[in-house]
Amino acid sequence: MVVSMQIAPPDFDRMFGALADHTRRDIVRRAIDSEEGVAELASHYPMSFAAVQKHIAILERAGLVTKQRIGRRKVVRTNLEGLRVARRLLDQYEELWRGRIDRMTELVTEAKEADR
Amino acid sequence: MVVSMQIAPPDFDRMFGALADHTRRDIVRRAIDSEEGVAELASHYPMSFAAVQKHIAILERAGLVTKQRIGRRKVVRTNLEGLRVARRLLDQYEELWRGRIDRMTELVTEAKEADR
DNA sequence: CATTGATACAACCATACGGTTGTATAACTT
DNA sequence: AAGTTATACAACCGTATGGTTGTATCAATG
Repeated sequence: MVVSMQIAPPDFDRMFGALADHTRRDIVRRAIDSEEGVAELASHYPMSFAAVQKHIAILERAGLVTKQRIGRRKVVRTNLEGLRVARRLLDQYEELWRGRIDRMTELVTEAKEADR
Repeated sequence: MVVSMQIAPPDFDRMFGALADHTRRDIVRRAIDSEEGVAELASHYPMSFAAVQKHIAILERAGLVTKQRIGRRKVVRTNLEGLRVARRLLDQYEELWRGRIDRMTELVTEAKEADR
């Protein structure tokens, strides 16, 4: 029996890699407000069932969707938390940028003050 | 001479693909508050100059960094707007999620017999 | 203008990726 | 228990990717 459950650290290579494909992004978008199984999802795309299944597996490994068995289907749902993890990294970069501006401003201010 | 300048529509495949590599993400992070040339950037990574140069070219094509010639160097700078474009897509997904919740609430509130 | 320094680019190699078809497993239906 | 439906997985194929080395361009300097 499982005693401790480790939360995997975010794998950004997998996350962004999973998002770097139009079909997979569309699956993420659809799975936000649908409760479709793998075959139903597959019906939307001009490729084989197996291909879509692989895309879903990639999204699942990236933590962007989850699958839940319901009867003989497996319903695919977008994992909001996964999306947030990816977004937060981009937020952090923008935050770093803001910090850079602040530091530049600070330098200018210090220079001005030192100049009096 | 160029008369009209088209802004390229965001290529999310390229954007997320570019972000799906640890070295490239690190270059983006560094280039936020450094003014390093290609060779200087390359010195931080355990790979050849040419390899880093290719990474930077990929980031540039994805719109995530820009290069500016300064003397004999080319200074690499992170393109904030590129980061924002990527982030906005993730924001949109989260927005869709919010809409889903709203719609669910609406259904419950209006006590409709909808089945989908 | 020849040399040095910084960047670019081409050719090549191994592995990963996106697609295919075919076969196997799991769960309902009769 | 047999048949049907939904999903999973393996093997294969062509192309893209991430790395290498080598050569070419371009700008500053003696």
